[in-house]
Amino acid sequence: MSLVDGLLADAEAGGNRAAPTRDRLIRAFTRLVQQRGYAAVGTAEVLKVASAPRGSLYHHFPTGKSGLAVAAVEAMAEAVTDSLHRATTSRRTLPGLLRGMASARAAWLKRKGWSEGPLLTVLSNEVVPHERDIAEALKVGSEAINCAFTDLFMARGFAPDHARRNAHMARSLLDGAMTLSRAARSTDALLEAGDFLATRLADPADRGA
Amino acid sequence: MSLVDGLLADAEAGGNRAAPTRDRLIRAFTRLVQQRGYAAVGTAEVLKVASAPRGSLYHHFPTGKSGLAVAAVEAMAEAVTDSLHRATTSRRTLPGLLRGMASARAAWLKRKGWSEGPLLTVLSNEVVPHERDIAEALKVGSEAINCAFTDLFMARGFAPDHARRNAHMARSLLDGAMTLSRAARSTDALLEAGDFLATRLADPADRGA
DNA sequence: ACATATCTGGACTGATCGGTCTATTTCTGG
DNA sequence: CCAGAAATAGACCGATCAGTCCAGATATGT
Repeated sequence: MSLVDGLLADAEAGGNRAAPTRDRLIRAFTRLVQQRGYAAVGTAEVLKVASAPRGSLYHHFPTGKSGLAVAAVEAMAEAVTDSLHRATTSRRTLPGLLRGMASARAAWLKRKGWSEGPLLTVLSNEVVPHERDIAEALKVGSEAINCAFTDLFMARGFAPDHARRNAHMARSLLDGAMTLSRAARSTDALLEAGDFLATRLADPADRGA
Repeated sequence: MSLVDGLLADAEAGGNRAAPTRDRLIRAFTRLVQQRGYAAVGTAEVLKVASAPRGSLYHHFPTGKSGLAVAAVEAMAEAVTDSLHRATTSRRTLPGLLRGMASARAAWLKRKGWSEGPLLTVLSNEVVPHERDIAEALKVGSEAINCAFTDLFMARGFAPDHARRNAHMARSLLDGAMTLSRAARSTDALLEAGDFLATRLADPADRGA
């Protein structure tokens, strides 16, 4: 189960020599930023982890670090929406899916020793006004994920308005619970959130418009 | 209304010359970190905003930047718990309080042009494993806020277990909604969260153990 | 085989980083 | 009024930052 963040960030960035340089750079950057944040990650370290020379970075991403960030955000947003679409077309029930998302995130955090957060969340909390490109990529990516989440609720019988609202609540709750889980270094917040989502937000008796 | 983050971060760090240097440093640091994140804020800029010389920083905070971060987290946690205690002893209803928190945060974000996030959230998303002091301060501060939030629910008639769970959900939801609001540069997520909290989480008919 | 475009490799640069150090000024108790 | 502590002031340091530049290697089309 890899709902969200796992996909890209989990591939061993350094080891996957077969992947093209551009992808290795995105993977390495994603993982490092998830661990330490945008500003704290130096290009030298990304290069080292990705086993790429400096020239390659500025060849594939002429705008440098910020261009790499934009590409990473786009790749992550696509991975997340793909995963949500797969969930939508699956046979699993909504409560089961939501609980699964929460526990998958909890397992992921624990496995990483609480040292990584979700890329979009991490970047959203340190994006500066003058980094327009990254801010815009975050906005677009975040909206795409919101839509995919809303589709999931609608496919499970929720009326459009209600689906959108509940999807936003689910996103906010999962996201906030991850931050709190990281701070507390405990999966409690996430597991409670999963429980809440499954029993209170996805309640089949409450789908009305 | 200054529930959370506002208190310290709102005082004009540069202008408040009467405040002692140590406080000016904490205020300037808090505001800058909320805007750009820990790693992106240089000591030189903090010094400039606080109108303090370099020597003063290392006099008041011998461990430097990280010591300043610890002090800022502690100050913020105290401001937040104080505010929650005041809410607890007020006469306002729980739904009213929760909706007020959400809309106060929304107004704050909007006023800042979506350029600042909550200190603890920002730091939680970029704290590194080897910055133990900051991670520990975040853990302690976050737990204190959780307790204050739980007290609020208990004082409004919720059974302890239920109060704790709902308090955690409220925290997660508010926190996540702030991050999403920042990414989307829209108060929608927060206002919807306020609505949800008031009508679904604080429902007086649902206080049971 | 050759010419052209794509990509890799890495030395180099000016700016800025957090932190150290010492001199001076300001506060405070006797 | 003075001695010692507390706080301020800023020059200075090695390390590291993102980004530039170009030479060389590799792939591609003909």
